Amino acid sequence: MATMKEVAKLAGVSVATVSRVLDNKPNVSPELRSKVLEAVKELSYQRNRVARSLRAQRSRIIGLIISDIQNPFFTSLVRAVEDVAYEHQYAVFLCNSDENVEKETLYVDLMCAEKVAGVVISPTCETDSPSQKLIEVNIPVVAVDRRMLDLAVDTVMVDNVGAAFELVSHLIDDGHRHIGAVLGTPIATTGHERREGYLQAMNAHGLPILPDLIRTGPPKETVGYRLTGEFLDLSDRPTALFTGNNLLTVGALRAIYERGLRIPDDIALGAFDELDWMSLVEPPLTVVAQPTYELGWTAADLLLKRIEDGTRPPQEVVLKPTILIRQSCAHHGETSSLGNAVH
Amino acid sequence: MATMKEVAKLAGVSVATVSRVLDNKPNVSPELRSKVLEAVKELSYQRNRVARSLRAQRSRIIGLIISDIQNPFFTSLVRAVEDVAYEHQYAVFLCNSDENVEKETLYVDLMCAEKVAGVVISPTCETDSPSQKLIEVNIPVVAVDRRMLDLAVDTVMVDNVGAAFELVSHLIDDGHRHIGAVLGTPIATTGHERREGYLQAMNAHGLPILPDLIRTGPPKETVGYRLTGEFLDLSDRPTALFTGNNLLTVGALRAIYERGLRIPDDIALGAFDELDWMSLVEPPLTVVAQPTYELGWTAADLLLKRIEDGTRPPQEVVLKPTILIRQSCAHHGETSSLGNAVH
DNA sequence: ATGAAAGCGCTAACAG
DNA sequence: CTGTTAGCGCTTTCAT
Repeated sequence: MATMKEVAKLAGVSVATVSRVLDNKPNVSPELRSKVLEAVKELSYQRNRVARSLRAQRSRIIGLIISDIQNPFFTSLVRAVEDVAYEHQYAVFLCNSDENVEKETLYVDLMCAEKVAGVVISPTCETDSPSQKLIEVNIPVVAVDRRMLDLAVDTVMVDNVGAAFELVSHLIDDGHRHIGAVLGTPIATTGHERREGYLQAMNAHGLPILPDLIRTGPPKETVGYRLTGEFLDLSDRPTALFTGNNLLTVGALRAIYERGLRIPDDIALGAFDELDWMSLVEPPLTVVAQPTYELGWTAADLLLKRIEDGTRPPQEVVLKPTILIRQSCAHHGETSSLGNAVH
Repeated sequence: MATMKEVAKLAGVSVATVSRVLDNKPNVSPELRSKVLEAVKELSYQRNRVARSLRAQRSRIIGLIISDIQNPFFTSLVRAVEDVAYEHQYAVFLCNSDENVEKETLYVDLMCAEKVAGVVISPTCETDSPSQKLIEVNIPVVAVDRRMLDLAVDTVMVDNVGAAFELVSHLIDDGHRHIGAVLGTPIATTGHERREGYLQAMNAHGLPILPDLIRTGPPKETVGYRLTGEFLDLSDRPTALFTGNNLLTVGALRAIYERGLRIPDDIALGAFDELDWMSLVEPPLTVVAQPTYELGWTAADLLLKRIEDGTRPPQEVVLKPTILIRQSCAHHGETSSLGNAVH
């Protein structure tokens, strides 16, 4: 591939002039400009982004650290970040941390070593985050989906407390008093905020909080399966379940189906996170649908703004999820209609 | 962040020695080695990957160009590529081409400008691929899911013809003679190979090929919806449908549900590509499940091998998909049992 | 075994 | 308006 030097030679100018033309700087005579452009075309010259990055001490790359691209929650979030990045000629590094602090640390180090322009991260933990280092070396960070309590960074979240409150309230309005909660560990923001929403809803309706009805664990399918199983095998089984994220929900469904129980007759279900198929299963599930694309888009947008102006004060953006009431949470005691509910 | 020069100074050696130690080169005395290591630790020094890349004319980055990360088919393929990359200390650029040659070209240019070590690509077109340029500038390429006919590159695919043949044969064995095919455009490998499988199956069973029963278009949900609609509105409607990929299938389902038709009684369905929920809907769908993770893993593995040894002859790996027979393709004329089919 | 120095391709400060 | 030049941080000859 041609270098700038070769372009300069062919155009009969200095490399400085070539650089100026490519940057669209004003102080270049029209003649030289067109000569340079011609040479660029002739050699199909492309600037070496690695050299530019070294020189600038910063590469035109955005790091994106999420727990797992295989989790559908992240898939459109990632798409959004890429769309924004593409729009601004940034490339994006995709990194799966697997909710693992060591892996997250390694990726943070990689981001530093690659001198990325900024990183969007869904942090594994709320405190002592590896992202600390990014701040230290002056790489802008925006947290998405989860907070980092001890770091002052831009943050994009949904109103977890409010959405959980509404969902659980809906269950209560449907006549349920005995509602089990299958939640992610409170180490992550989403875990404890959704728990908080559950607690507030129970309190607001004068229902007792039974510690036995709140079970938490790492947000994985296997955990949802296990915790739900515990609930279902209780002599005094809850009449409804609130599951705290999509993975936990899938595990919960497995546990319920496996016991041959019917939703919502044997046990009602209200879940956090919407997946494509949740409206296609029988019965369709009542869920909190998060605006995942907007989450990613907003985060990337905020990051780019901060890259351009590091002095703006950190901002917290809270997006509103949508509650989709479907058949999985029909009135307690009633029987839901069967039939093909696919749309 | 500390530089190598600072480490050298602190350790009282030259930068060359530091570099040697970091590379674990043999010709360094134990004393100097430990001094260097100490200095590295003291300064928590990390090598600047950008500088290394410039020097090496090659960055430790793998480019991954797919059509859309939001398409579940790619999600675990991407995960696999990342897993392999991570294992070997490579970072990965994720690029969505949207089946758009211009966008693909832009991304190819980006890969060149960033001097990536290699790229895994699911090419938009079989010929005149933008990837040509990668070959020219000597960046190793491996094609995944689709072929590039005019480029000699490593390729990882599934046996599309065979799988389509088996699936359509199954439909025929179930008593269907009048089988409509909703396929991706034959520009992409998967499109025409699956078409080929359909043709072979019809031929092998002595059934006539009716041009009217084969409809193709870009592999998008809207297209699946439209083409299926055309089939359903035919006076002589097919008794079964073969859909050529997951997006087309979703569109087909929409068209079928919208008309209030029942699967498989009114129309049977056999689909290419498996999605999580396809076993959860009513009725569960008969599908060809592709080994997506293995596809990505194999591609990344092949790429790494080629990066290390550019002389090995290009290789084609063909993986075998699995056919999952479920209720959406019951015998023609029979009525499937209803009931909750979720597992 | 170790160090000095050239140079990867680019930008920007400086001189003219 | 244009060119010369000094690095950015690293690896790698080439001397010693």
